[in-house]
Amino acid sequence: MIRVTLPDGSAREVARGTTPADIAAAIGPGLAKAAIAARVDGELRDIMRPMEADAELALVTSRDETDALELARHDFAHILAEAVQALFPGTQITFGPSTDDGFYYDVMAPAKRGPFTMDDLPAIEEQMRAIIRADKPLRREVMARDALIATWQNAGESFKAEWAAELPEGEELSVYWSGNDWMDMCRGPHLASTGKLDAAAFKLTRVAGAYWRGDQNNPQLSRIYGTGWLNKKQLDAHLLRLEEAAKRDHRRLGQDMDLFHLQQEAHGSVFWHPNGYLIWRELEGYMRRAIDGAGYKEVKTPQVMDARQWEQSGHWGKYRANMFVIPDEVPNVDDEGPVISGDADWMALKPMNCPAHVLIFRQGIKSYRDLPLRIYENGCCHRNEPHGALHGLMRVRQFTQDDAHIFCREDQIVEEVQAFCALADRVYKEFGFTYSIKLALRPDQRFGSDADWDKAENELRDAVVRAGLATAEFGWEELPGEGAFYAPKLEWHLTDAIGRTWQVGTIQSDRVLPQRLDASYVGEDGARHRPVMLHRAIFGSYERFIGILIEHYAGRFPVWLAPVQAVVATITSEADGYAHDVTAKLKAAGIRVEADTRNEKINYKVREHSVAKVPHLLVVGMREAEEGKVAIRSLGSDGQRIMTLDEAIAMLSHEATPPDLR
RNA sequence: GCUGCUGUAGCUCAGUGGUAGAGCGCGUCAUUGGUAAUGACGAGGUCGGGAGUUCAAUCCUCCCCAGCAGCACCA
Repeated sequence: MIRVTLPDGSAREVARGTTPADIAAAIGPGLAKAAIAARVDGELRDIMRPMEADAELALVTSRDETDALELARHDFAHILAEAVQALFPGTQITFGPSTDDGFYYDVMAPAKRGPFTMDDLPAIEEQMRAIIRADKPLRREVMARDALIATWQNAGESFKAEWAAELPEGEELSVYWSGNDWMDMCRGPHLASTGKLDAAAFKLTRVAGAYWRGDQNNPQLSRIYGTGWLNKKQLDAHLLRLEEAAKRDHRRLGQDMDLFHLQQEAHGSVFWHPNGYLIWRELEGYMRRAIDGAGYKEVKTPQVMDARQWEQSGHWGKYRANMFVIPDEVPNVDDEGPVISGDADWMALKPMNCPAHVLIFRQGIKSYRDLPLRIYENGCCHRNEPHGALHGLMRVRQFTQDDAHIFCREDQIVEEVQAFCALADRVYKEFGFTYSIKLALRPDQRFGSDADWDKAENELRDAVVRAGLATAEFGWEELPGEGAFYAPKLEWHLTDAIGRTWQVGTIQSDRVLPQRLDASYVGEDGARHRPVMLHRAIFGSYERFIGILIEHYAGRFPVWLAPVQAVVATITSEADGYAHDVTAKLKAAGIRVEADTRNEKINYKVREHSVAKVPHLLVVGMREAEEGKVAIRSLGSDGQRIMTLDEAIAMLSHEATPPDLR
């Protein structure tokens, strides 16, 4: 007999080999029906898996949504693989986990067939539904490793065989049978049968290439993605959320609102239109005030530097493939012969600002009294990114960072990092973001000694602990292997208005570059010392941050950032004169305002400026003209407010004031 | 860079082996209207680029470029 303790503290003596399903049935028929899995000593298990020892048991039902979704998605993934193999014999399976909103499975299509495409998805979905309707039992079986490898080899499943062969020798591995005709190697757990899934609660969404084991050098598989839920209602709600997110897409809004465009002649670089650049200018002004107030000095450094400079910094060796290089010579102007000789010295567009800032630091002799020296630049950088990586404003080839480097003594690091935490906190809150902070630790390939890495990681950790931000509430987490090659990184991950996260801000504590570029200062003792260099950014890049803001606000910018803050719209042409007076007065008060005196009905104007997301529409007809008033209709509300022109100016001026100046 | 898909008017898209169409937008005219689309008329495209097949290519084939979805990458 074994002793099973239930969550309410009660205990039962049952025979060894009893399943959680048996216990659920013993408790009551309702629970027996509702239970889909079990937590045995905290571990999620199959409901049909016999219990072998004393344990704490909690039965899992669909009301335990996190567990239930995880189980359902994992099962959907298996059923997807089974369906693909049923429809396309010769397909090899590899593996398929659950994801945040569903599942995927990586498969290798039969050689003669070629990769799967979207056109294959409807048939696969139908086959999956058939498997669910068949209510096939999902049965766990333990196999010896060698027997399993042989099974995979006999079945022509070379990927599975490779995987199994790398698991520890002699280990017993679990497989799951779907009915008696399909099997996959899996740690589990699974639902008791395929019929426990809702056949209407999933949808295959796309198919794409993915490398076997995530390695570019390996064969590329077909990854079939699906979204999976507990019922159709949840699925529909999810699909609706996707639609809503698509409506916020910064690429679509950027076009609709005439903010910027991209075109193939300069792919990966942004053409900012007047409306978009107004947002940029506001952000630039905001950031300048912030860094001026925090004791930074702004600089501007060269766009092109000699390749030798990049060799010395280490970037030439490691990142040359992503740098734009330029021959330092006059192009051939003869009609014959190549434009470039090929034996000129190389220069490169700067991919980052750090070395240039070190060169500024190195001018003259620095004393410990000069530290911390905080050098800021709106630094325009170019990186030749892999073409498949480019994405709207989010990943571009030319971008401008709000980049600064703080040169300081070792004993100033924690204080500087803490001050940066405070600055970043203020900025993100003023834009309405919440955030979490993560610490990215040393990567496998890195410069610098382990002792320096220990120090650097501890300093960053310390600073966040002292700032009181290293708590679960702030999403504190350490990410092994994610740091840069020269320094660990603190990363700020913003959460936007619809719950998505974006990594933007960072601060990195670097002892490598000051050494490679020979930066030093004279200490109190009269000797030369190496400063530590803190690399830091809050927006990350203006391009990407504006892209995030567009999606965060869904294009409805707060007034201070809105390209057009107000439109004065006339009802009849008789009010044109008054409308121009109002517009002039608002302009004089610093409001970005336009007059709309076109020969259109007011309905048309209201609709057009609402669609354009103008925060305030000032409607004027003869009534307003005679009384010296305006009727204000604000974006997002249906009603109008009648007020005097002076009141309107006061209100708009207040709203148009950046948050740091209020 | 890899896999798949896509590229037709300013935008969103339809369409065909015999050199093209809609809606919105744009222009002109009429209309002067009170809070999410007034009506009529009109202009606008060598169908991403190049080569090939064909009597004939926007449509078929090949190459290139860009975009999209993922993967890989992201100092």
